Amino acid sequence: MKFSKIPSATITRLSLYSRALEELLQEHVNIIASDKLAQKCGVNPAQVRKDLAYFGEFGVRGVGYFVKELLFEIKKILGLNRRWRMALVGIGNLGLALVAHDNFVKQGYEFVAVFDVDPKKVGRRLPSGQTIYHMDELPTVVKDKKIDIGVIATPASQAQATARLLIEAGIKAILNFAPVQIQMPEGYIVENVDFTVKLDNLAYHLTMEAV
Amino acid sequence: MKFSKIPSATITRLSLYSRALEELLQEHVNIIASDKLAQKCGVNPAQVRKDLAYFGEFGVRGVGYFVKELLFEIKKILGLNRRWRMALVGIGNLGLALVAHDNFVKQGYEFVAVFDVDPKKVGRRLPSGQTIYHMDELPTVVKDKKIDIGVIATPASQAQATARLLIEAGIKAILNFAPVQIQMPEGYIVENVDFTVKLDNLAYHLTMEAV
DNA sequence: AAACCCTTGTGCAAACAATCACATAATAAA
DNA sequence: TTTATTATGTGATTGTTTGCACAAGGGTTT
Repeated sequence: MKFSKIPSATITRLSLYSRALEELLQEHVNIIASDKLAQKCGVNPAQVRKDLAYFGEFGVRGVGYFVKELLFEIKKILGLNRRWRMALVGIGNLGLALVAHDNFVKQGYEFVAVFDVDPKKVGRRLPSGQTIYHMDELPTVVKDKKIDIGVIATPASQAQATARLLIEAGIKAILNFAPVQIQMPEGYIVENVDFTVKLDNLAYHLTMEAV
Repeated sequence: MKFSKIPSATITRLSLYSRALEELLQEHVNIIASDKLAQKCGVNPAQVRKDLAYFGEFGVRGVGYFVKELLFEIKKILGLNRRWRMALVGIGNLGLALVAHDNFVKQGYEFVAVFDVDPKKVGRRLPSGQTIYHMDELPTVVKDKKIDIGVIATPASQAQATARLLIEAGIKAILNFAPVQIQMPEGYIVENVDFTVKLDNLAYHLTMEAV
């Protein structure tokens, strides 16, 4: 792409803007100012404008941004103008909750394959439609089904091995729910969803507060 | 506590260090150098030392850090040397997965009350032992059970109202799983666990990569 | 007790990120 | 057509975070 040095925090905020705009669209709001959008997302108005300025001039001076148009542009930037095919590894409580989560589909993400090692689970059909494959089938299934993103919901102890499998099968991006830091080779990305780290943050602040 | 400005990223990393040290302790490793610890957590060695230096001198020059001792100190800093009482609001797929998640308990976090609005769910007993209360009971139950942390797993549309309820009941810290930005009054904290934002990050990077 | 490791703790510089403040441009009113 | 009004886009500024490089100091060996 053109100028590659976009702050990663900007990307995260674009995602928030996109969500806020989606909401505004529902409410039939046509035009929004950086002010209002910023407030909705809990950031500074100048930040909104600067974030957007990295990618172009989407607003009209003296007016604001056209909700529909801006949403379209942001989605294009983030790559949300297409569907993303995901594989889930690990059908525990969390895994089940994830495949059942309808928010993903709404956003263009769908689980097209799910894997586990438990023989009691393999072969079963989930309410959401997917049949559970054994991990051994991962390499071929991932290739056949053209998976874009791997989602790890295994126990921590198996997360790194799972990541390696996914990568060897050609997957470039991983969403990791296991509470470990996964080592990735150059050029591959992992994003961690880490409940306990967030809780620890809360615990820390509560502890400070009290002193 | 000393009011020196601790970067919030430092707190997040302390949480990672704590987890890594816990693992090392299991493996009966007694001493660890900032080098190794950094590698395990995917950060710079100087960063580890600097993070720790905010809170004291825990290492021995020429040697490293005593795993057990450092873990103890970090846990004390984060406030993990006690139990934290949590309330969960919203018993959907995700909520169920969260109460069943044994990692929380291991870390000292426990769900001592769960709430929902669905009359079909209220009164039922969960496998993990909690009885589901109706939301109307939230104010009194939260006070009676001395809840420290509120966890929101409701649909996005109800998240803000839920947060307000929790705050009015005296809760200072919220972990939010709903995909909205929750507005909090001064002095209260919210941490967001946001799957789709993370996925959007992956989608963005995959999209860039391809160009 | 001196010389030699080794790894911590930290001053400083560089990179990165957020915010301010205003010139700029579009629209509407006079 | 001119003026007033409004909100964007952005250069300048301030603030924060990271990483380097090395002095400081504990441990070990001779």
